Order: sequence, then structure tokens, then C-alpha cells
Amino acid sequence: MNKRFIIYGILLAVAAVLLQVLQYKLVLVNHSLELYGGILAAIFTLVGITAGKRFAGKKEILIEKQVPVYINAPARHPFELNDKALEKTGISKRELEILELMAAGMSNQEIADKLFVSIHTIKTHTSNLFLKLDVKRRTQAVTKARALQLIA
Amino acid sequence: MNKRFIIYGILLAVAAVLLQVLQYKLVLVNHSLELYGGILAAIFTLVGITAGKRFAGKKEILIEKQVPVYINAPARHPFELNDKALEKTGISKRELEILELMAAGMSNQEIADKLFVSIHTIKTHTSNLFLKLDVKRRTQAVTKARALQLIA
DNA sequence: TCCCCATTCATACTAAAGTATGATTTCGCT
DNA sequence: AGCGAAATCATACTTTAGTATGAATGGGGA
Repeated sequence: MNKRFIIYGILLAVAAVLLQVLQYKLVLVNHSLELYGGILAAIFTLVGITAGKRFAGKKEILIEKQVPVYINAPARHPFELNDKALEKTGISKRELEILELMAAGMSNQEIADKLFVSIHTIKTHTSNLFLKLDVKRRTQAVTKARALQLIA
Repeated sequence: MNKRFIIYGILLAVAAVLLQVLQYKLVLVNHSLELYGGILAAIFTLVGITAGKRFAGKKEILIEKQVPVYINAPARHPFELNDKALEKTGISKRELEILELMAAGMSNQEIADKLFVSIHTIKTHTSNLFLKLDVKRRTQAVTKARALQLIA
């Protein structure tokens, strides 16, 4: 957060200096207001675009994905349950990701390869996951996570 | 896509007009270059920010929201499916029993205790089970067995 | 009867999983 | 500016899982 303000500030400062330089050079040459204005406009448009990109970077786009729910299955509120359980357990998104791969039957090494991290990282995550789920083994974790609707 | 360019073009045109107006008004008042430059800078910064937001707005975080679609569940014949798969794989009843306990998250030792046999026996069974299911790990076995409707 | 096969047990080994601990980095929040 | 959470990596260790191999028993079918 700080960095952005600093960078933006520096950009503004540079622009201000440029402004001064342009003024000195162009004041001597009369009737060059158009050129001056054009250059100014271009510079600040670029600055603005940069700033705009920076501050617009947090928009979230919702994509609705249709998922079949069989009506003679027990009625569920999948995501509410999901979110509640997630909050309650304090499981992070990375941990959830690993949990899903675990449920698919992948070994720690395979998960590590798939996520481009070391097996140590996976082990750390799984250990924390087991604490949060209050289980001792990955099979238990999968079973419990399924029961809690954390995973499909 | 077209709309944005059109809008941006119109904005530029408006800005150009403003530029001209400012020039005519300020040319009369000498030495107002600073004011002129400042106003110009402000305007084009705003324009730039707007443009920046527009064109940067697409690379953002995608959040998938799953929307349930209710469908009638296909009628099932649980036991027939079960038996077919059992025959095909050649899994014995003892092995199936162990598979279920495995799916419940129990360790080999716990299964052995529950069934009053040694852990060696469980290991033998699980090894054979993995061969018959063509898997390498117990988590895979559970996942595959679930897919084959061998277990709940 | 004899053989097949499911079940059981065992030893010895390799591989994977899980625990404990600590360090680093990045990011958001206050 | 500092703090805490999340994510990463690492070392060292213990435990559990899984493989290979061999063997004993007992029931049911050719």
C-alpha cells in the first residue's frame, strides 16, 4: 500500500519537473501552446492510466457456475455450510486446495509437483490442516472434510 | 470493445475542445502557464485514470460461484452396481470390509484391533486390495471405490 | 480326496506420511 | 512502522503405509 503512494508521488514529482522544463523551453518560442498542451496531456494521460490500473486492480468478477443438485438427495445449502465450516475451522484457501488434491488420492510429492512447491511445504500445510480438522491421518481428513461439506 | 473506443474518443474530443477554450481564455491573461498546465494535468490525469480502469479491469480475480441447479436424481439400483463391480474386481468380502474401515479413516492398526487380527493380515489384505483396484495408496483406493459404488 | 482360495500370520525391507521446530517472506491491517 | 497471518522451505526425527516373500489353516467344489 505504501509503495504505491510513493511511486505515484515520484511520478507526480517527475511530471512537475518536466512541466517546468517545458515551460522554460517553450515560453521562448511563442504560440507553441498547442505543442505544450499536447505533451502535457499525453504525459498526464499516461500517468493517469498507470494510476488507474493500480487502483482498479482489486475488482472481482463473479462467474456463476451451474452445479447439478439432485433433488432426492438431502437438501443442502452447500456454500453457506461450506463457508461456515471454513470459518469455524480457520482453514486457508491453500490448505483447502491441498485438501482437495489429497481427497483425489494424490501423494504429498504429487501435490507438491502439481502446485510447484516443495514437499516440505505440503507437509506443513497438511499438518496444520490436520490440527484444524482435529484428525490424525489424511484419510480421516478427507472423510471429515466430506462430512463438513468442505469438499465434494 | 467498440463502445469503449468510441467513448474514449469522445472524451478525447471533449478534452480537446476544453483545451481550445482554455487557450483562448488564458492567452489573454499572460503568465498563466502554471494555471493552464495545472488544469490540463488534472483533466488528463482524470481521463487517464478512467481509461486505465477501463482497460485494466479485465485481468482481475475470477471468483467462481457455484449455483445449484436442481435435477431429478437418476434412479439407482445400488446393489446390482455394487455386485457387478465387486465381481469385476474380484474383491472378497473381507477385503471390502477392510476397505470400508479404511474409508472411515482408520489406520491399519486400528482396523486390525477392530477385526481381532494382526496388522500383518490387514497389510496383506490392503496390498491385494490395491492390486485389484489398480491403485497405489489407500486414499486412491477410497476415492476409486466410491466412484465404483463399492462403498458409500 | 485333492486342490483352490480366502484368510491368517510373519519377517524384512523401502517408501511415504506425519511431527517438531525454526526461519523467511509477503501482504494486509492498524 | 510494526504486527500477525499465510505461505514457503528446511532439517531431523518417528510412525505408518506399502511391498516382497513365504507359510499355515480350513472350507468348499471338481
